[in-house]
Amino acid sequence: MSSLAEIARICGVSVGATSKALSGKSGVSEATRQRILSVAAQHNYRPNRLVHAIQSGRSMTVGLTCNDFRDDFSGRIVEGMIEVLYDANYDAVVISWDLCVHEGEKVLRTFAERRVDGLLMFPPADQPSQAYLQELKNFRRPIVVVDQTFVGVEDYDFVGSQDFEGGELATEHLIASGHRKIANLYHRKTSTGRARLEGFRSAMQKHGLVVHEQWMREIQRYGTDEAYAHAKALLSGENPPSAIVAFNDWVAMDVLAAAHDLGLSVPRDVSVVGFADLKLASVVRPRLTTIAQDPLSIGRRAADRLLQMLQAERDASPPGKPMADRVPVKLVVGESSRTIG
Amino acid sequence: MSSLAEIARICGVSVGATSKALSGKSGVSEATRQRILSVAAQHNYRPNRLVHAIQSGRSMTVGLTCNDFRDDFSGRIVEGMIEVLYDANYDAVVISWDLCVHEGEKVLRTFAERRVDGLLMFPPADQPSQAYLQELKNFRRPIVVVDQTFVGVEDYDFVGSQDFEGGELATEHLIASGHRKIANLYHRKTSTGRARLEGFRSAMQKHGLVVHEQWMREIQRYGTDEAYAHAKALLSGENPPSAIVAFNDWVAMDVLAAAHDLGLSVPRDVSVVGFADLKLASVVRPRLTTIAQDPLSIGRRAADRLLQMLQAERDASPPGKPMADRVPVKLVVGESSRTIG
DNA sequence: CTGAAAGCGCTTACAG
DNA sequence: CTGAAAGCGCTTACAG
Repeated sequence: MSSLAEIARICGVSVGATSKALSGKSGVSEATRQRILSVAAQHNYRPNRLVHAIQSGRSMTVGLTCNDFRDDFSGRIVEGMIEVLYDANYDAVVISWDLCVHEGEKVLRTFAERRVDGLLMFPPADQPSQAYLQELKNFRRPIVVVDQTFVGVEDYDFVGSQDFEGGELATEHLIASGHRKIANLYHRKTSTGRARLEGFRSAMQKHGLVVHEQWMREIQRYGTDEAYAHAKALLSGENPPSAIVAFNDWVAMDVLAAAHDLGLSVPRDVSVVGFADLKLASVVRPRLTTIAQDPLSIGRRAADRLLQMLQAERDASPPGKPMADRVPVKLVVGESSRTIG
Repeated sequence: MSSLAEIARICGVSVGATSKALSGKSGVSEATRQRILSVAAQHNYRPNRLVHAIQSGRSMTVGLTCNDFRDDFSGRIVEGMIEVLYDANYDAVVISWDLCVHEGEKVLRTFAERRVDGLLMFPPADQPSQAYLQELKNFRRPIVVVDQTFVGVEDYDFVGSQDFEGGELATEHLIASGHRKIANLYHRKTSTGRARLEGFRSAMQKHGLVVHEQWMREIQRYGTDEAYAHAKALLSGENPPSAIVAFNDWVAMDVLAAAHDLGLSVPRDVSVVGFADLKLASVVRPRLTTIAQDPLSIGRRAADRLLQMLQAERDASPPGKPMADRVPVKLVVGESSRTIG
């Protein structure tokens, strides 16, 4: 890769002049500028942005930690982020897969050493270690936590979904459809799961319905066949529920599978509501009734927020209080739920 | 962020000595080293790797262009890449979403300016522009193309799947199950789609079966409801096929949906084979019969290959010919296909 | 063992 | 208009 010095040498001028010419600054004659520009183009010159990063103290780079791209949900979030960052000339993002490498704090250290200007953080799958949280404290750059929170990051800005409201919405849809015997396959290990569960309880209480504990099934190990087993147990039990609120669309898929494998039909024998509105929700039959999240907006808002914080730093304005931004959700009625008697 | 100079000043030694102490080089007394180490730890010192990148001419960074993370397939590929890169101390990856920004060549320019050491490239969704291909030529750093190829990148190393063999495998499974009337929902806009189609034709010919053109349906606009419409037309036509080979699992899902919406049952009325073995393949009912790809291996091998090329560069060994590495696929028999009369 | 100096590739005041 | 010099944060020969 040719350097400024080479271009300067070829043109027979100083590096200073070459620098000015290429960056469009004044102080060079038009003739020299043209000569320099043409030589630079010929030699395919590309300025080294790492130098600029060192000089300005701004790497124009944002760290991004993801736990997993298991479906289109996280993908759409990242898409929204990149879009906004790109427009702000943060076109490059240093990404790292902390779940994959199981070395969260080492990853954070790497970010610090790469001098990323800020961090967009999908929480790790498990509760992070003390070392991780400590490293996070030491990071001292703007951080926006995305999608989920976890113990130890309450002091950071957050962008996610209205999980509580979504939990309510799902439940109220079923109640409004005449359901009383409503089960819940919930997940307490994530903040999203807890909020949705709260929403469920709130809606039940609001309508004077009793939450039957035998229909409340906790998914302890998400991603295993546990949800499927719970669903099967619920549906083949003595007193089966007429509807099931699922932690998310994948769990709802497990319910569909369990019903199918038991020879039951959805929504005739049981209604199901998911959460997320993944691509598969509208592709599967019956189409899922689900609480649609807006991952693109989540990603955009998270990136916007980070850029705001970076701007505030530059303006030396006092840091505002960390705020939680929860993007609205909405009910999408599919074919997996129905009105009953 | 505290600098080497600050640490040096605090310790009352030169920056040179401080540098040696922190990087574990010899030439400092043990006492001074300990003092420097402790001060650095206290002040949470992190070396600026951008400087190292400039000095060494190696940014220890790899560019990654993705078109989309629509499902777990690309996600798993990236997971495999990151894993291998991380182990080689390429722990950070500059990522860019060229589809999202619609400015492919600008993205490549950014990569050049950031001095990425190499490029892992998921091809863009559409055939790239001349400008893009030109910028790619100018890039002059190792490149590995992943998953798909496209016109203009034949000169690069490639890692993908045995798509041709997969197409054969899918078709032969159906033939072996007694099917003769086999339709194909194919996609010619991607290299993977073309190879799978070739595999289909090869298998049909090998078994002396005629390819009925009325059962050959091209998906022109992938991601729309076109595949669904094709499937519906095929299944409700005069002379419906007894089996359908789908371009991939998503298209197979569209076939399931079309069959369902027509009141048909899979596999009783029609058999379906997908391609990819996405997470959803085993979650949906009927479980998909599909050709399983190995995205984790694709990612790992692509990264391995890139690292090899970077190593070869350092060794100044002559560049080998670009090679295509196709990871084996295998048939996964689910419930969406059955043996007939 | 320790420090001063050159250099990586650039930009930006400051002289001529 | 043009060049020489300082500086960003570091490493690495080279002197003392």
